[in-house]
Amino acid sequence: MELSTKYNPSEVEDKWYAYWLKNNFFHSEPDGREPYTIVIPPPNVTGILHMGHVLNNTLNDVLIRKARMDGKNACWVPGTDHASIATENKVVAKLKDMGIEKSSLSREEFLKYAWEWKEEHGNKILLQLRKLGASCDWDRTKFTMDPDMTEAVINTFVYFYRKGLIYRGVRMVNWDPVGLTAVSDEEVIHKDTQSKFYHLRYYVSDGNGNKTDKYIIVATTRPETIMADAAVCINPEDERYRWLKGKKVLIPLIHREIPIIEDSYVEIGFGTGCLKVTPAHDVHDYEIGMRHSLPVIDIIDEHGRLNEQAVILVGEDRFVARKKIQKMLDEAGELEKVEDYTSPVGYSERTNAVIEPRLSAQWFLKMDSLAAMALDSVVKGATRLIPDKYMATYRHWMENVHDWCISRQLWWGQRIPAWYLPDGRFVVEPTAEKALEAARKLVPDIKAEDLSQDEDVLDTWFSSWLWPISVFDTGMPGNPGHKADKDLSYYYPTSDLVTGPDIIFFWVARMIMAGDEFMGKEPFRNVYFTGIVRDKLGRKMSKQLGNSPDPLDLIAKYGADAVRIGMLLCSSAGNDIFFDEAQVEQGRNFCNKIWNAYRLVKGWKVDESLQPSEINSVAVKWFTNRFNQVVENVEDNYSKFRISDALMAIYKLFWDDWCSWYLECVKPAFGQPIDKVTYDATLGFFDSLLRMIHPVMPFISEELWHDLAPREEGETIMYAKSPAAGAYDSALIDSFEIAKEAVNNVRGIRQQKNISPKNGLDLQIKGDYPAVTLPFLSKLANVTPQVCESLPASGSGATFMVRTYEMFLGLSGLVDTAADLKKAEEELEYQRKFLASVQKKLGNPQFTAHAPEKVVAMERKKEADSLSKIQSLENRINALKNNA
RNA sequence: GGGAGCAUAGCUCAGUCGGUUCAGAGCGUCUGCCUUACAAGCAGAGGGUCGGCGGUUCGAAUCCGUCUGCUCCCACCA
Repeated sequence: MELSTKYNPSEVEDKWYAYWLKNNFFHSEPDGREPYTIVIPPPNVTGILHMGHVLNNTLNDVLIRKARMDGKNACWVPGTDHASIATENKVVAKLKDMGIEKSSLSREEFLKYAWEWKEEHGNKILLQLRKLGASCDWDRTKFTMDPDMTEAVINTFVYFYRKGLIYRGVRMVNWDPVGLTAVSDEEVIHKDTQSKFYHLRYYVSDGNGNKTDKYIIVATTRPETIMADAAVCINPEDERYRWLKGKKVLIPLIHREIPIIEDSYVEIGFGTGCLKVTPAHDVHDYEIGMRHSLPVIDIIDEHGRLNEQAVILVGEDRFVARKKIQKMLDEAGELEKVEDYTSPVGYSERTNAVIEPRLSAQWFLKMDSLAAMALDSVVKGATRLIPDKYMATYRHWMENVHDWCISRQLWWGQRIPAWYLPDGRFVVEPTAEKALEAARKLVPDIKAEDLSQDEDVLDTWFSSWLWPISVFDTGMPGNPGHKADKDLSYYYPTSDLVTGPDIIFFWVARMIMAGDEFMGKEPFRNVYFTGIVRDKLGRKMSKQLGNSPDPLDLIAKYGADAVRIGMLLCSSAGNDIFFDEAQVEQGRNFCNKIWNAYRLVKGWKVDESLQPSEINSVAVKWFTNRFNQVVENVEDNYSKFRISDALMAIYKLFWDDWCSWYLECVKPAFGQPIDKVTYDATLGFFDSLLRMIHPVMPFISEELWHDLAPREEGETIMYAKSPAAGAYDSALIDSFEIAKEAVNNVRGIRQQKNISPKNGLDLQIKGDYPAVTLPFLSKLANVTPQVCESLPASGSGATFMVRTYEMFLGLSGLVDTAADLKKAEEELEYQRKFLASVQKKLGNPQFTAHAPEKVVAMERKKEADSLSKIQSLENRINALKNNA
């Protein structure tokens, strides 16, 4: 191996990824082992890799690699989502660039273009994931519009329809009068817009449709919709309008009579307290209308113009009509006043047209029973949400669920399997052939061409909610096509899901519903919610801001392992991620540290005749214990999905314990060999460390693992075992922590007094200091340590304390007595204050009476230690004063 | 407007059951070092009124109330 002082990831990464693929290491088949399954949150097929994907897939890959090394049959199923809205938008935009309008194409022509686009771009993001080291089972790659996946979706629709949970209903949609399509809520941008608040007079009717002299004032921003009014609504508690109850009023200008209704939706304090109810043109009004059985009068056509129903201003654009009607109202004496008003108005993301709420027929799935099951799944703990703070959100969603509108006015997606007869009736069947059969039962002589399939496609989530099932078997139980596939029974339920909390309802909850419904089992045991990746200023990463680095550039610059580390370092569970390239640098530096530690060890010459020195034996003993302790900690963190904590434990173990302490201990003097026993132990440790590192840094660990010892072709660290937690002696480890502190103190004194590390010094330690660490002190601090009954009260040197041990570093001729005296006096003052606080506590009878014995005993020990320290400080100070 | 969450060092975060010399970690900062693995490094140091106020308790970063500031989700008010 080349031993450059810098680790070069680009040379290494492609080599090992190709090796893994060639040996089919990522592929899983059912066998006797325990399965560990993850399904990828399928990225949009049009997507390109962004930092959110990097976060999500790094976590997925860490979990899957860890499980694989734990001996489980790990299977990570990759794939992409057809994302109807996003993809259709992209295809429409591309066609526009080519000079083709979507409206000029037939459905079939458009879909041909869309599939071409998918074939061209659809795999890009999955190829990018490979650069990150993702160990997906690529043989199992799925796409939500694969023919068999589509079949599953269609069958699911038919299944719920037959169960009576899918129905067709009328609903208010966001209508884009320029694009001539409904758009989803996500595609509506609300902007505060300067408009007017029109106060109109609605005269009370005499009962025969004639004006009386009484009127009420209704405030509205949309006077052009008064012709669609179905009622005027007041709050039942509103004293001001008590007299109005049961009366009827006349719509201005057209003088149609409408009832006064009462509904608590109306706020007494807002506007005039009178709300005109226009069910066809406002979402809330529609709901009020439903509650009060009001007629729906639709006066606006698909282009946003008034239609015949409007009676007046027919054919005028809604905004032109607004201006004209203002004048007409004024002339009729029915306009009280006009105020300036700012209110949020929805605009179409695509055409910037003002969205018109419009009623249209949509398909719905009843959610009550499904949501109840899915809530229960989480409440009873069958699926665990991590962190559990998302429990509240989840519960809120499940308890306030609305029926799911599953139809979309798009072409790219699974077309709704409903066929309409000429008479308006319809049949729901999985195929056109079956639809014809079914239709013939209604109309015996009907022909195929008499049937027309519903134009809408299904919401993309209606396919993704099946994902954990359909990737293994596209025929769900209870559905046609179910094969009782061995893959499904082996891999389902999956183990963990890693995803963002923004889709907890859209995706996670619905997958639980589908799992409960079709499998009788939740689709995963744990759901780990990542945060949203933001830049270091806390802004969401977005193309518009240009604040999102291209992950592939980062990988090229720092290496995939470094990018993974950079991502994981700042990703505590459930918190948003503040991404900063500096963290990737830290990851790269860690790679380099590992690389150089390896260079050091591989450069040692071994002398088989050498016996291990005392320091080497001690170091091996200590590191064995320390390693086991950290393994336990890392395992604990993994089990709690505290991945960044697990990484930090590994990082510190390698950098501090291993490099700064262990290797420095056993490192032979320049040109000297090392004994074989210690060398073999060191290589063994390195092997364990690499295996510990592998899930987070797959490439460098594989590279070094192969060089560390002879490996056969086809061997891989991927299938080596995770280091097993072994027994360890906490007291031994702790005594080395004390020794480290002592070493730090000596080094600090050397720096303060400008004494070279090469200058050997005497160190005297008072009390029952653990002798096992003396060689360690000796080598790392370059001192000759000596444990004694009492420290010299005089003599040149520096005293310091490590926990309860007092130490004296001999510094003949190198001491500044005045400075030492000052330091000792400061320390004495601190100790006296500390003692006083402890004694105050102990002097409080309430404390000694109420606090547990253990706590009181601890305080008494603090008191005794402190008294002892004060005594020797006083001795020291006296001695210094006498000398001076 | 409804719901949820957060506030600890310059930054990002741990802090389990209220009690161990508990106020921590990583990064950054400062100081000294190119010491034969690593300057992408080594050694050392400094840094916090645990958002404010009040309460419970022998004891509060931790529990309760309240205020302030921020974030997210839902609805976006005629």
